[in-house]
Parts: sequence; C-alpha cells; structure tokens
Amino acid sequence: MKLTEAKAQFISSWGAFGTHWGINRTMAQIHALLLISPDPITQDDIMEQLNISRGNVNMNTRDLIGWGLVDRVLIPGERKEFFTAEKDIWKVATQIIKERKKRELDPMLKLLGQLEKIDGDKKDKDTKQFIDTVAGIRKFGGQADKMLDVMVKADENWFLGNVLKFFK
Amino acid sequence: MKLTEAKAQFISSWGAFGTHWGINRTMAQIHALLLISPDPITQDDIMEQLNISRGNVNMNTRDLIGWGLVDRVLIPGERKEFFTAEKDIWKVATQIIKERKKRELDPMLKLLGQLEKIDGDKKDKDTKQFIDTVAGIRKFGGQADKMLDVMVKADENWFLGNVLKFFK
DNA sequence: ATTAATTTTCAATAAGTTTTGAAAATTCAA
DNA sequence: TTGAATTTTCAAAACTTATTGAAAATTAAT
Repeated sequence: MKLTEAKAQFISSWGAFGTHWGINRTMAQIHALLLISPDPITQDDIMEQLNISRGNVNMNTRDLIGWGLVDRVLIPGERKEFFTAEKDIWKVATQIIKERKKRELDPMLKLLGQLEKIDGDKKDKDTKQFIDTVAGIRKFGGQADKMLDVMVKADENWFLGNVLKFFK
Repeated sequence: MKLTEAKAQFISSWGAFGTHWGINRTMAQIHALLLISPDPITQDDIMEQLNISRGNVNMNTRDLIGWGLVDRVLIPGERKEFFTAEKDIWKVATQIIKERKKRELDPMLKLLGQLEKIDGDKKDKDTKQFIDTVAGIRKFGGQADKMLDVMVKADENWFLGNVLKFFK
C-alpha cells in the first residue's frame, strides 16, 4: 500500500471512529491529519487536504485546542498561523479522559448523589429499586472516577509497565 | 425530592449522558426506565411513560436487546411481551465494553495493523511520522484491548475489591 | 493611516439522524 | 380457519447537527 492511500484510509477511519465517541467526523479527521503531519500545517493545508471550508476548519481546530489536543504555533517569519497536534498517544488519551471526566462523569455523579436522597418509603418496591439503581451506578461511577484519576496522573511507563503486567 | 420527580430527572439525564457516548437519547431513556422498573414492563408502558411512539419503542428495545442489555420476558397468561433490563451495573458495564470492543476497537486495530506495513522509505519524514503514529496507536489500543478483556472476564468483587484497592 | 492578508463569525443551507404513524405481518385464542 | 390483539416495518416528516461561504473583524506590514 502506498503512503498516500494509507493516509487517506487512516484519516477516514479515524473520523468514523470518532463519531462513535461523540466527536464529530471532521474534528476527528483534522486531528488524524495533524497526528500524521510531522510539521505544523496551516488552515489552508487542512482545507485542501480534507476538502472542507475555511469556517469548518476554524471551528474544529478551535474545539481541538479546547480539548487540549492541538496547539497553535507561530513560525517566525510566517504570516499564517500553524497547527500541530500532541503526538504522544498516551498524552492524547489522558487528555481526553481528563476532559470527558470533567464534562460528563463528574456532573453525572453529582446528580446521582442528589437523586439518592429522595424521600419515600424504602419498603415500597419502586422506591427501593430506584434507590438501588442510583446507588449502584454511583458506586460504580465513583470507582471508575478514582481509577481514571490515577491513570491521568500516572505516567505511561508506570501504568502500562506495572499495572498491565499485573493483569496478565 | 419526590420519587416521581427523581425518576424523571434520572431518565432525562441518563438520556443526555447516552448521547455523549454514541447512544441515542431515546434508547438510553428506555434503558433508564427499565433499570428503575422492578418488574418487567410492556411496549405500551414505555410509550406512555416516555411519550414516544410505538415504532420508536419497538426499534430501540430491539437495539437494546442487541446490545445484550435488555431481555424480552414472557409472562404466563399475558398476551403482550414484557421487557426487563439487567440491573447489576457491573454486568451492564462489562456487556457494553464487550460489545464496543467487538464493534469498534477490534476492527480499528485490524486496520492499523495493515496500515503499518506500507511500502516507503522510512527515512522520509512523512513516512516515518505516519508509521510512528500508527504504531503508537496500535500499541496503546492493543494494551487497552488486553485490559478490557481482563475486566470483562473478571467478576466485580475480584476486580473492584483487589485491583482498585491497588490504586489506593 | 492604509491596505492586504488572514482569521473569525454566523445566518443560511445541507446533510444526517430520529421519530412518527399507519399499513403489513405475525401471533394466538376461539 | 377467522379475527382481534399485538408487534414489526418503513416511507415521510420532524428534528438535530454540521458545513458553507461571504461579510466582519483582526492583524501586521508598508
């Protein structure tokens, strides 16, 4: 397989993959393109390589920057802005975990905490099932939360080297 | 807070939460409703409680069954079909992990394996970055894959009791 | 200050996804 | 069988989300 073809496949699949994870196709494709670009590239480069409009590139690069996955870089002597992505995949993963935890898991756990203290007779079947369900999710979520915290703080070698060895 | 209000909040937030994870709102809401329903309920119950059409209930319950999260149950003497959800949240989580691994991670790893063996000069900057990126993702994904396998096979007590204790 | 290059915004539109509802298919009791 | 109850299907409509592109804002060189 030729590099050009492989690149196209990688970008396209990464885009499709992203949609399963609540990330829009284009944002994931831009990310993919930046991941395989050794040097920083411009808005125009992205527009041209992915065949998308300037506005689209602008919005999605901004989102990627918001996720902490992409940086704007200024190249001395160049008028245009350049973009580059964090290449270390462990850092990419921990960054995504950190953000999603903040945006989704933490608020959900907060809500569940409130829902658990409903007033009502715990002998009532419906009430009991509700409390049990909420408590179960909260307990599970709380443990996942702790585990993700450790992952985010751990460095790759410690985590994969020691913990995953434990799993085998 | 009253039970009725808490239920409504739970269903609505679970639905919103689902959308961040590539699950459609209604499917997540039906799942939420089933999680807090102590006994199996019918299509009509779901239609009524969530204010959605029969077709919608039908399609989404079918999907939930496909995910292994919901079961059809036949109640002796009843004409209608009843639905019930797995209540053990650990089982729910492992079931979701198993399915997503199969549907998303495994195909992605397979593709990356192919993309790694492109022909081209590894001294070339673009080629090198491409290979490094793909290899990095593949290594990471492969390890995640192993870890998830262990989780799926482990039972809750072993996993949460021992492994999470390890995480302090 | 002026101007040209570049980036940003956002209303309009396109594309994609979900939902409806009524017709077709199925199931089951009589 | 027949027919009433129930489930399933799927084309059309409603809704949601993503994309465009041109105008406005910003930036930086002259």
